[in-house]
Amino acid sequence: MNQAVQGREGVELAPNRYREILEIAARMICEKGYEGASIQQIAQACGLTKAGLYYHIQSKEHLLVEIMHYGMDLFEERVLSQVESIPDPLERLRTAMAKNVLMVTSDRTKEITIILHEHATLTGDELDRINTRKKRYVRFLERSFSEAIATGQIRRVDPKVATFAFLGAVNWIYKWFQPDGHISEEQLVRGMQDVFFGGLEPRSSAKPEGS
Amino acid sequence: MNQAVQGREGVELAPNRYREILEIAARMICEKGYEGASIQQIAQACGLTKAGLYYHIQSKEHLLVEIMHYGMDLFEERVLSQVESIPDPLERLRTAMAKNVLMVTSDRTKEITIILHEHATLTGDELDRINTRKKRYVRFLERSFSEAIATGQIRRVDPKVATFAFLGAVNWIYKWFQPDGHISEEQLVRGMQDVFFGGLEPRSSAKPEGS
DNA sequence: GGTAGGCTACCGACCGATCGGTAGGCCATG
DNA sequence: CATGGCCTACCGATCGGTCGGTAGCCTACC
Repeated sequence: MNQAVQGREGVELAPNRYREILEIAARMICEKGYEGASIQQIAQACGLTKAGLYYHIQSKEHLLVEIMHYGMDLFEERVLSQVESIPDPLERLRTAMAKNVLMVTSDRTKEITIILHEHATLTGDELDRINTRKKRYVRFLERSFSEAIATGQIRRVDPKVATFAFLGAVNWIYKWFQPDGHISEEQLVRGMQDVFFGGLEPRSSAKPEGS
Repeated sequence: MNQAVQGREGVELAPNRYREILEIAARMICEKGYEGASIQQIAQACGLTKAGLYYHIQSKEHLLVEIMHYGMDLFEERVLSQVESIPDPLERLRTAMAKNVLMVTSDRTKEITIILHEHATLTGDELDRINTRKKRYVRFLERSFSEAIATGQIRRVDPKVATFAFLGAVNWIYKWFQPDGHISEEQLVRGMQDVFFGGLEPRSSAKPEGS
């Protein structure tokens, strides 16, 4: 059960196999939900029997845990760490939104969809651990909103509510977005930034928004 | 199997029993998810055996269908029909947001949470039917945004993106809101309206920042 | 260089429990 | 005595998980 991945850094094949299993399992769980996807089906999709799959994983629950942490790894690598150091708070928020949107729309990251959808599936310590990682991002957004208010770049709004409005607008995308639909990824990124940060009230100072 | 509810409008007792079952089943499915809540557990929560429950329902899937349609009934009654006739498009949207938020936060409406969470559980015709009802609301919002743009009350934004940002900000609430948490329902309603419709950019018309 | 030992990656068979669903009977009320 | 509302008892299928066993490969030792 995943001892190979604990090995030295020279080893490459075994961890790849494990990651491949995580990827396939993520696809299944993403399609059918955690409870809806059976170990049987996941094993079959991996080209294994149930017993063969259990050589690699501890339990179904732990499989979900690993998928979620892998998803959080990806998110922190591609979003959080990319924007944390941006000095300007508003630009930081706008960039975070762009990268966050792409994380949800890009169909390569099923793990993100699982994290978003299965928010109440885990329990106890494992749930706490995932939530702790999520909260890091939430607090990052809250701090950035507070900063942007302090610099006068945005209006005085409740940073907590603004954060959850931001997260809702962006994360909800997984529920309705279709990669081959009427709205493209780029269009969505620009549109979301425009609606959220551009505001809805008409500008008194005429500023041509059209492009 | 639910013949009673098909009866004439005069009958009252049987439909009440049926609605009670829907309510209890909704609570269970809301807590454990559709796949996670078994017919056994739902029956027990109703004070029935499994066979006893099956006297009232057709199947587990049809039970979910009925819960969702009941939820849509509630939503259309308490939100859509309440705001549709508001002449001013911006006020219409603000009121829709307020009522929509309360629909999600009010813990009485587990059916709404189920509709939001189990967006991909149903398949085929039943999914289509639910989605058709959902789309009525989506199109209502789109039209209202378009109208508000036409009247010049809000900036020229993409009505589709604005609609999904609205829906995301509001519907995402079910994932994080705690009725006894730091944020009250009223605070959330005002905060969301403020962030979404008040905009984030500072007003050029000098408005004192401190308060 | 043959072979013994050990290790990785896997399988078939099986476990008890539970799944959604049903057949047929029982009992109270009208 | 008929029906509504519910029960006991059961169905086949599947659930998550484990068992002993083994094919193939690598390494060590004689």
